[in-house]
Amino acid sequence: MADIKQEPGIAVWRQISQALHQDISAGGYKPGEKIPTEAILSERFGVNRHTVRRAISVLVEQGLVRVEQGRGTFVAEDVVEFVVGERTRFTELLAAQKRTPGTQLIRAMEIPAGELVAENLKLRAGTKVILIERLGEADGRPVSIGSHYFSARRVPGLIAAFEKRKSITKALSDIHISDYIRLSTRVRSRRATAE
Amino acid sequence: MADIKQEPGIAVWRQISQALHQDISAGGYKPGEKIPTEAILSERFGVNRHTVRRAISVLVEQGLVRVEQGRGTFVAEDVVEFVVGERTRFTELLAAQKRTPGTQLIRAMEIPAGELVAENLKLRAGTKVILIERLGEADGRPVSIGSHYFSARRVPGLIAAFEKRKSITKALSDIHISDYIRLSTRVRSRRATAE
DNA sequence: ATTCAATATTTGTATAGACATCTATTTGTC
DNA sequence: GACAAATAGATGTCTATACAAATATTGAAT
Repeated sequence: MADIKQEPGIAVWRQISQALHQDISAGGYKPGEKIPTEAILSERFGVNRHTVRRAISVLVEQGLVRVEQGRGTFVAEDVVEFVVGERTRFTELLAAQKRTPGTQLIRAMEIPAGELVAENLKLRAGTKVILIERLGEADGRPVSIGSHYFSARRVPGLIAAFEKRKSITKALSDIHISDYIRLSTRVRSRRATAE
Repeated sequence: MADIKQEPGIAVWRQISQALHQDISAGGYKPGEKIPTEAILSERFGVNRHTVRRAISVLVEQGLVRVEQGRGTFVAEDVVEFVVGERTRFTELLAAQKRTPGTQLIRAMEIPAGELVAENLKLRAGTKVILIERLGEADGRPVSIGSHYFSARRVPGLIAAFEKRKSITKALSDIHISDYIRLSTRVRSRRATAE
């Protein structure tokens, strides 16, 4: 484990965050595994517990770890196994049949996850999720209304972006959401380019 | 300004964050304008400065405000442009990496339209609609769960396939992936013309 | 052995203080 | 007035302490 120094221009909590990030990426802590407690880490790095918390909060934002009060902090699972019903053999990707549709945002809000939603998204019930209701139309006539639940943790800032854009452009697309996913996982590189 | 209470289950910093969010959204602070300093806010809310900082950090994450060391905290004025710019960039990145998100069908059923659904689809309540629940994933991780209501009458191919057998196989046009790309380009060009 | 209550562990919140870093303003000197 | 230094104002970091809240563990009673 790399030593943490006070001197350089990089804040200590950033260094710790990077160190933990590296440990996780290097496989030191495996997906689903519990990483040391805040107390242990703070002692190991020779810093205050809050400094460790600050560092961990970054990893949470990046979706690298998941914190559960009273239990500990765990490395996020990269591989997710669905539990789909037994008779869902019809599950298959659907062929695209192009129309001339558009989508209209009805509303977007952040709410705690219900039981069904949480189960399907592999989240704990009560976790913040983003609900987006859209109206799909083809040839100017509404044909579908859809409710999408997104894990708030995995698409941070999504709802704010939607609210801001609602007044300007009513059309929006889900491809942007996947962009947000990439954005959250590529925070490091984005920071590099920004600087 | 709403009073901040300690008692309820909502943390104080959340309440402050919401209060500030509301103030900004309501136009109390205009885009680009400087909001009160941490010292003033902490005194005004009767809390410690760190609690205010915690609240503000949320707004920063949401992209609602921008903090500049030594100067102050300002309401974001370039939210739309920034978000769109970031996203278009990542759209290209996404296309380059061919990391198209996939969707999986959870279940599909035909039900009478509820009131809200009927209103949005401009149908009479009770009209048969088709409910499709899908799970969207990116990089193998589930990120969204969506419920789509299709007007049975307006998507004849769908209802035909659905009634032919109980399970949905194909014939459902998953308009999303392909059309979303088109939408994203529309947004992009729109932005270009706007400027 | 099971169950339930008490205890310990672990993360969450809030406070307080000290100093650093960056920016803006004022002051002093020329 | 122009310029530089000193000062003040504002955010950033780190430490320290004390509880609160959620979870896990222990241990005794049945």
